[in-house]
Amino acid sequence: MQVHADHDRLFSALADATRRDIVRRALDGAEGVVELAEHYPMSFAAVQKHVAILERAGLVTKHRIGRRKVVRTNVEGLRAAQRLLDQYELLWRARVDRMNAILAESTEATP
Amino acid sequence: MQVHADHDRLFSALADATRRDIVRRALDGAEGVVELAEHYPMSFAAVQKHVAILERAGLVTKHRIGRRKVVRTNVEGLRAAQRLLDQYELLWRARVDRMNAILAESTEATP
DNA sequence: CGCACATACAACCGTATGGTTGTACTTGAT
DNA sequence: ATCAAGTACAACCATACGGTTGTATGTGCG
Repeated sequence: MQVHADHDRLFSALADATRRDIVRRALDGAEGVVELAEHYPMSFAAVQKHVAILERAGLVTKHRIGRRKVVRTNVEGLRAAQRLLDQYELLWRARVDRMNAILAESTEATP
Repeated sequence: MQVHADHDRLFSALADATRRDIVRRALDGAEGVVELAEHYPMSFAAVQKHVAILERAGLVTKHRIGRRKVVRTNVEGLRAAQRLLDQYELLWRARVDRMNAILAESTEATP
């Protein structure tokens, strides 16, 4: 149940172009919230909220540097999303394999 | 701009536990909307809406079989999400490589 | 044909979301 | 000690979202 909520937060955090761009920019881990905000046509507070959402989703972390707080992407968060998608792919492949096995059986039974 | 909207739809479709479960179930591509709906504690119409959202996101397709419409997961849709996440990973690795190169340079300059 | 089943869609409701402005708390520089 | 930069947070507003019920549409069967 809790796992689902984590995944909800993860994907809904990624479901916004501004937030995805913040994730991309924060891969360098060099900008504070003010600097980030300057890239987007919205208020500083709005960007701050986006960062907070990404933080709660485990996609970025904040680190104090001087009087700024630098935003840095947490690659492990991205990997969590990748793993979930990989699981679907694995289930799908397993099903394809099962079907192939069945098909192989039936064709070898009818020469 | 349009690409962003596609990605928005893709990830926000995945940002709901019920919808993720529908994606999982529809990997088998065997159930119609009514059968799907029976698995969840909500009305048929609600499930129908979820399926519509997944369909618009390109994550499932519907196929008429008899008087039912079978819901089937579109694995290519899942892959689109994977590719996007992979791109972030690639950017991140590129940055790590750049940093390693810089570090190697500076250490070989100070024997 | 006529009925029942599977699906589709519209109207509505409460709550979450993305945005705004305004105020308050730290921290570094002067 | 003071002031400004950087950040945090609360209150508010419009719209989107997840859910409901109710009504239509289309398809198979007797």
